Amino acid sequence: MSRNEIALLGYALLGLIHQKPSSGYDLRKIFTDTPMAGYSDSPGAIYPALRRLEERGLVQGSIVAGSGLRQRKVLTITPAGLAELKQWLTGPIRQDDVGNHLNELMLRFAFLDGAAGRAATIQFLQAFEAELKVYVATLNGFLKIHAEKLGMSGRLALESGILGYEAQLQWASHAIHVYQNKENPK
Amino acid sequence: MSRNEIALLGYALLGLIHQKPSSGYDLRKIFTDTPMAGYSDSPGAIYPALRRLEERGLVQGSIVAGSGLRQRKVLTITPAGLAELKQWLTGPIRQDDVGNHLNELMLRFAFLDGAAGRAATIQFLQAFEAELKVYVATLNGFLKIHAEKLGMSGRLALESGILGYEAQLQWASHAIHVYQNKENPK
DNA sequence: TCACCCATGTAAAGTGTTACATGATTAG
DNA sequence: CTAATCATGTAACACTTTACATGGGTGA
Repeated sequence: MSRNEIALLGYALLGLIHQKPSSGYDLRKIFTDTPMAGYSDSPGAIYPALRRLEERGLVQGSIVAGSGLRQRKVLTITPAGLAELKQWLTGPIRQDDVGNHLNELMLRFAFLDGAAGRAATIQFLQAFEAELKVYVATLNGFLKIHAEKLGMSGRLALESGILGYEAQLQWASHAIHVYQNKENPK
Repeated sequence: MSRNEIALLGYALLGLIHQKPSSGYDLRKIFTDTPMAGYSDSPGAIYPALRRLEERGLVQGSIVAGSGLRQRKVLTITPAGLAELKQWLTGPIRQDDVGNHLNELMLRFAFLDGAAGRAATIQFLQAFEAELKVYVATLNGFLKIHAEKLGMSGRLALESGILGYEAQLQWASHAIHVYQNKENPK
C-alpha cells in the first residue's frame, strides 16, 4: 500500500462505520464475534487504522460519555469518506482480483447495496461472474497442460481451488437472480 | 510472526526448494507463472525471505555458473530444513485455521505427500474434513441466528462463504478416496 | 544501439502482530 | 476485594510493497 492508498482493513472499517457509527471497541467486537473473514481484531491494528482515516478526513470522531462507562469515541463517516467508499465499491474488477483478492471482492459486495444501491450491486455481480468464468477457464487450462508434471497432490490442490471458484460462480448467478427479482426501490 | 517463527512465504519457499533445488529467480517465476495463490513474486519479499532461511540453516546456497549466463545461487534444503518443514506439515489443524488460514492449509497439503508420505497426507485430510464440518455448522448456526439483522447483502456474502467451504468439504472427501485407493508404497 | 530477458539484491515506507499500559465499572 | 469486561491506546519488531540499482547476454 503506497502513501495515499487505503489498506483493506481501512475500507472494512469505513464500510462498517457507514452502516452504523461505531467506536473502535464496537468494531473490534465485530471482527472478534462474527465470521467477518480475516480482519485483525487487535487494537494495534484497528486504532492506528482509525486514526489514519480520521487524519484523511474520512471519518470524524466525537467523544460520547457512555452510560456511566468510560468515554467512547464514536466515529461517523464524513461526506469525503462516503465518496471514497463509493469509489472503492464501484471500481472495476480486475483479472487478478478474482484469483488473489477474493476476500476484498466479497467485502465490497457486502457493502455495495447499502452504499451504492441495487443497480451498482447487480453490475458488480455481473462483472464478478464474468471474471470468474475467465479465471476458472484459465485454471482448467493450466490443469490440463501441467497435469503430468504436477503430481497427485499438486493436481488435487489445484482442483480444490477450481471447485471453490465454481461454487462462487454458482453463488454469483444465484445472487444476481435474487437482486433482479427484488422489488424496485420505492 | 514473532522472532523465531517462519512466515508463510518462508514455508512456501522451503517446500518448493525441497521439491527441487532452485534459485530465487526460479522461485519467483513459479509465483508469477502458476496459480500458486497469493504469494508475492516481488524480489523485495523473496530474497530477504531466502536469506532468513539460510541464516537459520534451513537451506544452503551454492553459486552455480549457469550456461554462460550470470551466476545463479541455487538453494538446497538442509536436514534441519527438512525437519522444520515436516514439523510444520504435520502440525495440528486448529479451528480458526479453516476459517482464516485456508490458503496455508492448502499449501501444507500440496507439500505433504512429497515430504511426509501418504499416511500423513490421509491423516491431514481427515482432520481437515472434520474441522471443516464443525466450521460449516458454526457458520450455518450464525446465519440462522442473525439472518434478520444482516440484511440481504450480508446474508448473501455469508452464504457465499458457506458454499465455498462446502465445496472444500466435498473436495476433501474426494481427496481421501483418491489417497486411500492409491497403491501402497513399494 | 536499443530493448528485453536473465539474475540478484537493497532502501524506504507502511502495515500488522504481539505485548504491554492505563483506567473505570460491574458482578461475585 | 478480585476478576472480568468496557475502552483506548502505544512500542518494538517483523514482514511486504514499491521502487530502484546493477550487470551480463541476446535478438532486431
